[in-house]
Amino acid sequence: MDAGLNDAQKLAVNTLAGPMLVLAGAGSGKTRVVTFRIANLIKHGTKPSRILAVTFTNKAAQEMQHRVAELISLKPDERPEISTFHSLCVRILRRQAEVLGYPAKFSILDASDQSSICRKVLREIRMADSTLRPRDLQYLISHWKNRGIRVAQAAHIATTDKEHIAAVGYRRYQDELMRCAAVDFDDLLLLVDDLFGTYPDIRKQEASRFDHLLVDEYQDTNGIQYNIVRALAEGHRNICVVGDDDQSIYGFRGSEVEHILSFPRDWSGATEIRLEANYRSVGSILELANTLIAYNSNRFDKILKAARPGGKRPRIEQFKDEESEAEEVVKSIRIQIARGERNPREIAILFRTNEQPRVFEQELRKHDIPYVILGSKSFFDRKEVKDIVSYLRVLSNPQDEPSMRRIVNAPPRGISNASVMKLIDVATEHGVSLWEVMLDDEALKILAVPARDAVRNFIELIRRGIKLFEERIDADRLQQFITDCRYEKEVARNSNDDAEREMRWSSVEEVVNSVSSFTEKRTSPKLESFLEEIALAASDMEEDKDKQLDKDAVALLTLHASKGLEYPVVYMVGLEEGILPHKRAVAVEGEAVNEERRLAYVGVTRAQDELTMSMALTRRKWGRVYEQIPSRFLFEMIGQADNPNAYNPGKKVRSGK
DNA sequence: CAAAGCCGTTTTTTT
DNA sequence: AACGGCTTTG
Repeated sequence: MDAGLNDAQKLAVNTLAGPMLVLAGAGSGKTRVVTFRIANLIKHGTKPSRILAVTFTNKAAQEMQHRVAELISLKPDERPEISTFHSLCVRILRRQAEVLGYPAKFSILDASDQSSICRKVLREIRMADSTLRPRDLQYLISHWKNRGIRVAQAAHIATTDKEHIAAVGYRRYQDELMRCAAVDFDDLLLLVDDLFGTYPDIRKQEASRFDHLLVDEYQDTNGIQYNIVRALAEGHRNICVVGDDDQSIYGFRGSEVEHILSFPRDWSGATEIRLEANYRSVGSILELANTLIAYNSNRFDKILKAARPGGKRPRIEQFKDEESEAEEVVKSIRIQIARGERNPREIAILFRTNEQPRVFEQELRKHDIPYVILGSKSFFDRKEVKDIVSYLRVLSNPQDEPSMRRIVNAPPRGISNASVMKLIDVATEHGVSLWEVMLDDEALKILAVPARDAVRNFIELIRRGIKLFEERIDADRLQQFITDCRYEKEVARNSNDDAEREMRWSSVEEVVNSVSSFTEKRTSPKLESFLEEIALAASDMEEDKDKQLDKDAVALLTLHASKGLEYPVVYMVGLEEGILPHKRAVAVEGEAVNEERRLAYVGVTRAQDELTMSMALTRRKWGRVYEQIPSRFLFEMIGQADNPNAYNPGKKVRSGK
């Protein structure tokens, strides 16, 4: 089972009982170790279904599923449970919905729904001269939730005026969610934490489903996830966490490196294993990475050793503006492809923010180089897609007000925004949903007669839809419903010409396609599970994304999205102060900049053979030109910056033992 | 009630 | 520069 593994890896794969911390450096074969370990557990008699492996992304979960299945043959009904924190929690919530007193059908809100609720909340509690913006409120609520701060505690914690108003807003926000029978992303975890805290039997019941727990990317756990992990594992103590403190890059959503750093204290007698051999990058690239990360102090002191010493020296390039940066990078890519040295799929362009890929995209398109933008949710950002999904969400849960508002008059059917607002006011006042007010003939009297009739017709439309999807969802039914809605009118209304109309209509067709691929996967395709999949795995729904990857294309992705991936040739672009490190991180200094450094580290360690880092001396933003200076990380990497840790590595650095 | 036009905001990263 | 919300106009 452990053929081809090094000693540290063998130990990680073969020590099967008790708590274990695997500190897996970048490119150390972590995924292999994890999958071998799962396979090994099964081989030694653990029933697959008694193993729970938790990952952070759906992609990672799928990959793990796949690779375990390659290692060991499994009966279809006897598979280890490998899922993300969020789908794990949704499953727990569905099982325990009764206890929670939650409606069986709740909507999972996305970020834009959240911001529209925040906007509404702020309008209602608008205080004189408050500078709190909807986005601030949304951010603060999420910030609190990620740190386990509930409504009641928020008021105590608040210190500034803004925070006090936000605490009031938080309460109203939760009321709104209740009224809409909805939860947001953070709630999924928070509710499970509540559930375990309030009902110890349920915690035991859920924990007893498994004998082994594995957590991947443990450095990214936030406080709530940490609680959940503990709650599930404290009985059997067979907990294996795998991670790299140097790759902790999700501080903004509450992840704390502390969790992985304190694992040996949290779980006494934990086996600690370090995987420091790097099989991914050549020595020259790894040297840069090691030099860079040594500037961080709060970390396990480990140094990656290259299994492939030597290698081409990484390049650092300066360009006059972001356009020539894109031109030159693409030119260099073009040459390598033209010479047959590289296939497009071997090349990746990494960037910090989502506005950066624009120029590169244009340039790649200009030269007919195939490319994929990974991790962008653009498909679900398209208006048509959002509309159709909103219709489906309303059919599943008519209380879902954000979705209802989106589609109630798309296409125009005589229910004006003013009318909707009137109804929402009534609904809010009585603490009921918009849908319930619509159903109330008495309440409808505040509307003019034509609007009243329009609402009644709309109700009939929704009722027909609910009936249609009651039993299952499939492409035919969706098509039928779209026709019933006369959605083609909406598409036509938003299009200036035939070409645009066809473009927009093809988005609608893509939703239908994704439904049909969903029905193929499931034995009983329920509308609710379809919506759940969309909410939790938005990016996976794009079947064509995998297809495009197969299609052999240059990958464009953010540094965050690049974690866990590797490419022979990597271009890291926009290495400028203000971008990487991002200016908002620089503004607060300290740990925020350290996190940016880890982000740069993640980028560098994605490269297998060749790495090019580039920057632009000027950059245009909102139509204005700004001077840029090279990122401090560039200076650090090439040894042109003072490194307090380099001279005295033992001082603040924790040794793992 | 619907369409057109104006104003103000936005951009850090994501499940 | 681009989008969404709000106001005005038809």
